[in-house]
Amino acid sequence: MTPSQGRRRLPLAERREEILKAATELIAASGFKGVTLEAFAAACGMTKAGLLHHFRSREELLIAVLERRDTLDLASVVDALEPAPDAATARAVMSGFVRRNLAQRSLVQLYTVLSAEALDPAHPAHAYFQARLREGRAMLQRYLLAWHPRPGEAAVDLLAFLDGLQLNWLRDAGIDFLAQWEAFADRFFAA
Amino acid sequence: MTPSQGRRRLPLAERREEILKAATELIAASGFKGVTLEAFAAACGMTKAGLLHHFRSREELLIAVLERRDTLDLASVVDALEPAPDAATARAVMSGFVRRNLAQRSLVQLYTVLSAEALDPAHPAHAYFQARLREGRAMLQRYLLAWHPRPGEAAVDLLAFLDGLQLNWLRDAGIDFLAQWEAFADRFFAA
DNA sequence: AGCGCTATCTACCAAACGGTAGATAACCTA
DNA sequence: TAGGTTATCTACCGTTTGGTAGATAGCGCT
Repeated sequence: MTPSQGRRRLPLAERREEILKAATELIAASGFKGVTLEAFAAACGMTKAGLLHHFRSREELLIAVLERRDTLDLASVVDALEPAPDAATARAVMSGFVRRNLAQRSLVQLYTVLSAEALDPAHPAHAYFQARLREGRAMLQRYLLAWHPRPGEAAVDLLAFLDGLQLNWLRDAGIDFLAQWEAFADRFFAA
Repeated sequence: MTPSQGRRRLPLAERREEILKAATELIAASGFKGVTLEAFAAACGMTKAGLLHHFRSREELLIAVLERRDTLDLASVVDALEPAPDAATARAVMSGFVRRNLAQRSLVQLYTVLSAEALDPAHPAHAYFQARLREGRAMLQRYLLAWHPRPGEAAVDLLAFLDGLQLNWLRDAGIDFLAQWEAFADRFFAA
């Protein structure tokens, strides 16, 4: 166990945040199954045992990572949604969403990798993702209800395209995410 | 190691096929990282050592699974591509592709789960997927070149939508994959 | 300065992992 | 029916894994 010398002691909240940030990066790169407790710990310059003082198990760490991303990400959207939105504002909100994702590649990859991994019903985050994505679609559908002729199908369309574009962008960084999105949105929000 | 009694002996090719089929199902359900050698073996009623007689390592098994899917899947498309196709035949080929995927959920899930897992450069199938998907896009682009104003962007669009739709369909089987595809294709092939 | 709290470490464990070596038994052929 | 081939098994090894127990050291408070 490496950090024999130079013990770094941090206040609880600070260390927790550091761990979660590092864990997010690692999971994004290699999936949850692909990262060991020791790897999580080493990324913060500490040992397994040290990490387990903050999170009682590896699985509890995963859940904390997901909850953190939720609070970070969802909060910034919800407030813009309060007045029943028309097509133009709906598009603006979605574009903002896309732009923010573009700047946070590792978070996008975290969600992509993890949500694919969690297709397995035995995965610790399976239920989380099932609920999360269902809510997401319902919320989007409410957006579209006011003006789109087929809000149900349209919601699936839009989310499918975004998910797929994200996936392909992660595979090939040469793809111009923003341009592809805007072109799609031109068609989508013209209906 | 369970199967102490009732040893089942099969000819080489037959057993190989049985193993690959079972491994495909397992990887589709839990990803490659999520399945152990013993689990692969147990699914065919044999032991680790028995399986390793056919595939020298766990990683070699993964590669064999991917190659098998390629030969099974690609062969049926390539022959329809020979005469430079117009929009209508291109759409027909893609629709056939979608229909076949619909009937083979586990293969779709195999590719989805595995290609997300393989975003990690350290994954044994990383190079495979990178090459495979690049080729796929190039091939599609050749299809579109004859009639579409922006074949490059259109190819990304189409593949992103299909990937994303697959992903969402795997998450929620209630989605009508075929209907969503046809609606998208109506718009796409009208351009 | 000294005391207490607790964040962190060292050392360890049992289970699970991928893989190897050598024994055993099922099938084919003569 | 005997013998050889080889698909499969039993038994084992070294490593890695998630997690625990108890020692140690950094910080805040008086």
